[in-house]
Amino acid sequence: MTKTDTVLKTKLTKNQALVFNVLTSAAQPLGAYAILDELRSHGFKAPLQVYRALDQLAGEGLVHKLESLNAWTVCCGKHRANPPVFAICNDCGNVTEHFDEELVKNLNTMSARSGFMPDRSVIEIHGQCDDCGADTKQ
Amino acid sequence: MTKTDTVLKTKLTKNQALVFNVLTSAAQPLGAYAILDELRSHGFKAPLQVYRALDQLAGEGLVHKLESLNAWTVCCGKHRANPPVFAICNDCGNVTEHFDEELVKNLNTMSARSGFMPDRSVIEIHGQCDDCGADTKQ
DNA sequence: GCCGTTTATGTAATGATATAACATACGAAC
DNA sequence: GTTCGTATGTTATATCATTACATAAACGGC
Repeated sequence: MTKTDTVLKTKLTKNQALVFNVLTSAAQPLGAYAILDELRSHGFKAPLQVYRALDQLAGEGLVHKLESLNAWTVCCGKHRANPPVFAICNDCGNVTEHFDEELVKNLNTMSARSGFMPDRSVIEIHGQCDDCGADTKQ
Repeated sequence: MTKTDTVLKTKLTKNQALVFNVLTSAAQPLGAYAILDELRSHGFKAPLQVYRALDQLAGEGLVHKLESLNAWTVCCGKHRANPPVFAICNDCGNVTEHFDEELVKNLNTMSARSGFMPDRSVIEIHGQCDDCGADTKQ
């Protein structure tokens, strides 16, 4: 039994598991309606079925919403309570998730300067990934 | 003649100026359709009139889109080429724009580690602003 | 000036994303 | 097995954004 199986069997409802599996199988982030289409064969008929599962999964930290793409992706599982940083390639659309402790410190320091108490951070960097950069250099 | 007037008269078209003025007068970020409603009295009838102006203004760096709110706000004008950081209060909805050189450095360092070339950064921190924090402490 | 090109604007239709409201089913606690 | 909370189903609608095409205004070359 894999770690994912354990998570699925012990914590997720049927719809949550279906949505989570679609996202896990996807090469890139998916929109809610793309997920819906994937799951029509499993009986999904309405966007709300997807949105409910996504909201719950996101609440548990298993998936993230990419706000600047209106799309959703599984969490890499490596950043614990720290805010994720996403690098989004303009060319190939690949998205990678990162985490940097220094960055978090900076955000906190900056917030403290104005008395702001951070709760949720959205950090999404658009640019060109290594692979696509190499392609254009040839 | 104020600096804003100069900008408006020398660079902006009629619709761009109307949209820019609405955003400048607003206490908080506005959605495109809220801007449209404000401008119906000036003859605006379709969302595209707003979106075209917003896209052009954003291209010139005069306004920013808040991706996690689907809303738009005027640029504070203080961050030059550096990516803006937005602090968004969950309670009062106020949004403040910041800039931190250390943060930008860290983002660049982090990007470089994976060979990623940053182009546009979306950094939006949700939390509680100083005023609202003070309110709940009383 | 006049003409052609570019840029800005107008308008209708549609696409894409997300939520409200209410009905039904299912499972655990007692 | 009844009650109650949670999950799910379903319809309708709200909200955000773009496509496609038509019209008009601005600007430069001649």
